[in-house]
Amino acid sequence: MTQSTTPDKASSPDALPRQHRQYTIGELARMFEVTPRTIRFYEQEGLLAPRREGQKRIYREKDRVRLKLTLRGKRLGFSLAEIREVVMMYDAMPDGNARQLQRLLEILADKRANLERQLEDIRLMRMELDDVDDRAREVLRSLGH
Amino acid sequence: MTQSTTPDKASSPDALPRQHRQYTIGELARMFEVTPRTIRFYEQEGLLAPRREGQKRIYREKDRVRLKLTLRGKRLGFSLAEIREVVMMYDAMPDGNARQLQRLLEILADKRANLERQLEDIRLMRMELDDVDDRAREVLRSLGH
DNA sequence: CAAGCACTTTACGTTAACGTCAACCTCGTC
DNA sequence: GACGAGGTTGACGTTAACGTAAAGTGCTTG
Repeated sequence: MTQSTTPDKASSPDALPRQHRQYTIGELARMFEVTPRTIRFYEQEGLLAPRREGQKRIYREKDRVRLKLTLRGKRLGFSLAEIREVVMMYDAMPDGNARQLQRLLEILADKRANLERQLEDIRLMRMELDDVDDRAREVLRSLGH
Repeated sequence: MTQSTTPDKASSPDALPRQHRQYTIGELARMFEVTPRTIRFYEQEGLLAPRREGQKRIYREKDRVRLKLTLRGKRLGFSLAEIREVVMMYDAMPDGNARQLQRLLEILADKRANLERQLEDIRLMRMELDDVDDRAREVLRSLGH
């Protein structure tokens, strides 16, 4: 989590219909402000599976969405393994057996519990930030001006 | 983030007045379900500064609160360095000069922006979990109950 | 007093998530 | 045909956040 207050460089990841576009690794990298290395790494970890055109990787809508979800998961502190767990099961769903699906439901419940906890954490953290903020301003004011 | 749906073992970190208690490293560790090693590591990283009684570390209320805040920060994906940044500046506040305080305010704003972003991420993530959940149940049903 | 338990320091090991080369293709173009 | 801008595969390096094992200290308890 080294993201500073960066507003939004590069051609923002979500824009218009976007239809059936294809992307090179560099394009995707700029869109999401990550390095190509990162994207290749995610592929190696089983989170992406772009098609090839000769040697080059060709990314399509599906891949872009996956990358987006992956990065969102990361911002929420999920590990790549956890993210893959959901993403892969999601793909395996259509022909999944009952046990697999039950397992998926469990995982989902777990993630959701996690999110709820984070919401509470955010609430508390906010209050503390407010508190510190108040004190800091107070001291500043008492410092003349 | 390997926390499962663990309800709350050990003597929960927050209970009553708690007044002026002191804690050993082991007690604190059980309270928050971390290892003593973790607590020592946080100290080494400048996040805690317990007093000593001979060789042993003695933790007081202040330390317990700090540990609590630290772990909360971690659950939100902050690095120990980021957490220290705020915690230490908070302590240096009373006699802080204007520049330091301004810097602190900036950092706070940054963290807050981060939290807001996470709120949005959680919202989106929730929707997606709901979606996957729905589909899974659908498939399950179509599998002959 | 030996045993056990909780604590201590020191130091090396481990895992995740990339960064950083090096060495190589493959275009379009000057 | 040299060249620069992208792309590719290794393979090794790095950082954060601990884990783990070794070896020692100090109390209290049978």
